[in-house]
This record gives sequence, structure tokens and C-alpha cells, in this order.
Amino acid sequence: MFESSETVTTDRRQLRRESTRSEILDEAWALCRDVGLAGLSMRELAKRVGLRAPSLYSYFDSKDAIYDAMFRQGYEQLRDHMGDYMGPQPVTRERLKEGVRHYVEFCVADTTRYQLLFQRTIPGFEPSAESYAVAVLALEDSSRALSAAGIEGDAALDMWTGLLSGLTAQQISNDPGGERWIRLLDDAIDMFLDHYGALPRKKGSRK
Amino acid sequence: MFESSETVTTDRRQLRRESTRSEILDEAWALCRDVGLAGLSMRELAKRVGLRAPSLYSYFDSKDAIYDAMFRQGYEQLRDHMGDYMGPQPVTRERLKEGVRHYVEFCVADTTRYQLLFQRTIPGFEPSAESYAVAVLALEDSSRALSAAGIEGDAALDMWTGLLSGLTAQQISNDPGGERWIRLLDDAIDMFLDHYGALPRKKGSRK
DNA sequence: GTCTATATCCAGATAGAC
DNA sequence: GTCTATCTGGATATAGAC
Repeated sequence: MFESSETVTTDRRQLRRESTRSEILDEAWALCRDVGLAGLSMRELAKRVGLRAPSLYSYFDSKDAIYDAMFRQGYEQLRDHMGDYMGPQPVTRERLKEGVRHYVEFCVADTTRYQLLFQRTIPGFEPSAESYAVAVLALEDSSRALSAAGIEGDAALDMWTGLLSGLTAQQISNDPGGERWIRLLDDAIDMFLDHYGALPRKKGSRK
Repeated sequence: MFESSETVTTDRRQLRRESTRSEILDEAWALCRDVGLAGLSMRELAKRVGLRAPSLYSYFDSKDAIYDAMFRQGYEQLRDHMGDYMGPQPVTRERLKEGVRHYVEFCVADTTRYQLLFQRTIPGFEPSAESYAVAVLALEDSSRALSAAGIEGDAALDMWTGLLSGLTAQQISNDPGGERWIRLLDDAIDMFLDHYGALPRKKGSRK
């Protein structure tokens, strides 16, 4: 009829444990935003959580394990963020532009997260196989969206990633908080689609 | 008739000093290529030069002063490398493509140098005013070349830097030593010039 | 689980003898 | 100029009491 009290206690402990883990991760993000990704230190992190440094090792095996959890969390956030834009809707120029704007919005919203997910900035860190699998899932989403737009071939795909990652990176590093390169996104997509002859414009819609 | 022996001695000492400084810088580059830009340490650097760590401070005031000298040296190398391509020759599509290929060649030839010059990867380092001035000189060269091609306006210039820095960065971080994105350079420049209506192609030269 | 205490290692930079 | 010795401060991680 009733669960044993031992089971209940265990569940509660697990919940509490997960809650603390989550709080540690939240503070890790905040700390990295303050001091940079590479500046994350176990001492300072513990201080912010209200623990002593060694206690963190009850929740994470190492500092890299914390980076790994952040990495995974970031890509889960990306999938959540892009969810609605990855459906099987008909693909038009406007839809594609909306999707890209939404994606870049995610990137510039948190430059620390951007660095962790998309750049190689931490000396020794490599994501674990499980976390990397989450990243691959998210990236497959976007390449599928491109195929739906009729853009095929490695060259076109590489050009696409080069162009958009270039504009995004310039925005983040040279005009953080601004719009200087974001403003160019729509035009860049037109330039790209015109060049590859995909999703033709309606007559007379140039400029 | 003869210079005083004191002056001669001073000159020789200065020469020797410059020679050692230069050797330290060479080893600093080599060390950074081995352990990453951020991994540069005064102890290890001294060991490679054949000195003890404190002796380095006779040649450079601090570790940042070494980064600063490297930064400056890198931009001087860039100007040297691009020298011939920045002259007042008539600008054609082919000339522009050659110049870009030459520039990207410089970037991918030494990814450590690329990171120091073009990315913000070292925690506390900011170039000094003098070194920054050298960087500005080099970058003005390229924007002048673009103007000569008839590409004017902030938007077009930002699109240009975004596109090319994007392809370069993808090349360096995702296919180091390869050609996957380098192959796309010519096509990217055609795409860009067509879109902005600069340096028109000869009739029927599309594809 | 959390703590104190500590092991171990590294860093940049300086003092002062020679 | 170069050295030895050291200062100061930081890091990750572990041992073992409670």
C-alpha cells in the first residue's frame, strides 16, 4: 500500500542532490561569465555556492566534469531554443532567415556559452562521448533544415557554416551587445541563396 | 678619428642584447606552438633559451611584455607578407583573389600566430599602444585594397570581413592543414562581388 | 556530505650575492 | 647580467575526522 520509508528517503536525497548539482552548474555559468571560461576555479565556485572546495567533489568528479555538464546543458538549451524552427514547415527564404536570426540570437545572448559550445578555448577540455552525442544531435537539426531548402553538397554546406559563423563571431567579438553584423544576416542569406540558385526570389524582389 | 672604445663596447652590448631578445622571442613562438598560447610559462621559456627564469626579466619587464612583442612582430610579418599585393596595381577579380589567398595562406601557416593576432584568447593581455598602432597599419592596408576594388560602405566591408574571417576560422579549427574551406575562397569572392555589383565578370564567365 | 588540513604542483615576480 | 633562493599566491585534488 505504502512505499517503504527507506525508498522515500532515498528519492528525497536524490532530489536534493540533483538540486544542489543544478545550483552548482548555475553558479559555474555565472562565474564563467564574470571571469571567463578558463577562469573557473573550484575554490571560487565553492565560495559562491556556500560550500568548501572539497565538497564540490561529492557532486562532480573533477573540474572537467563540470565543464562537461555545462557543455551538455548548453546544447540542450540550443535544441530547446530552436525547437519550433526545426519542424517540417515549408521552407521559404523568410522562414530560413527567421531560423538563422533565432540561432544567432541564441549565440549572442551568452558569449560564454558560445565559446564553450562552438570554440576551442579551454586548454585540456574535451567533451565526453555522451555530451558530444547531444551536440551532434543539435547540429544535425540544422543541416537537415538546409537540405530541406534544397541546399546540397559539402561545398555549399561549408560555405554556409563559414559565412554564418563568421558573421556571428565578428558580432560577438567586435560589437558585443550591438547589431552591426546581425543587421547583415538577411542580406547574407540572400547573397548565399542567389549564388547557389536555391529558393528563388519572386520576380522583382531584388533589393 | 676613431670612435671611443666606450662607444664601441656599448654598441656591441646593444647588439648582443638585441640578439638575445630576438632569440627569446623565437623560443617563445616555438613554445607557444607546442603548448598553446596560454601555456607560455617563464620557467619553461627560460629553460629553452638556456637561462634561469629571473634572467628573462633583464630583457622583458613581464610576461605580457613578451606577448606584446610577439603581437607586434606578428603584424610586422603580416605587412611583409602582403607587401607586394598591396601596391597600386589595377584591381581585377583575379588580383583580389590572389591577395585573399595570400592572406589566408599567412593565417593558416601558423595557427598560434593567428590566435594571437586575430582572436582574443589570452586572459589578461592587451596590446600596448605602440604595438596596436602596427596592427592598425596592417589592417588599413587591406581596407584600402577593398576601396580600390570599388567596394565602399560599412555594410559591404563588414560583410567582407565576416565572410573571409569565417572561412579562415573554419579552416583553421576544423580542418587544420587541409584545404576544405580554402577551396571555397574563389567562389566566395565571386559570390560577394556579384552581390555587391563590383568588378563585373566578363560576359558569360559565370561558372 | 561536509568539513579542516594538507599534499602537490605550478605560476609570475623580486632580493640580493657575485 | 646571471645566478640562487625565496616570496606570494594560485590551482586541483585527496585524507580522514565528524
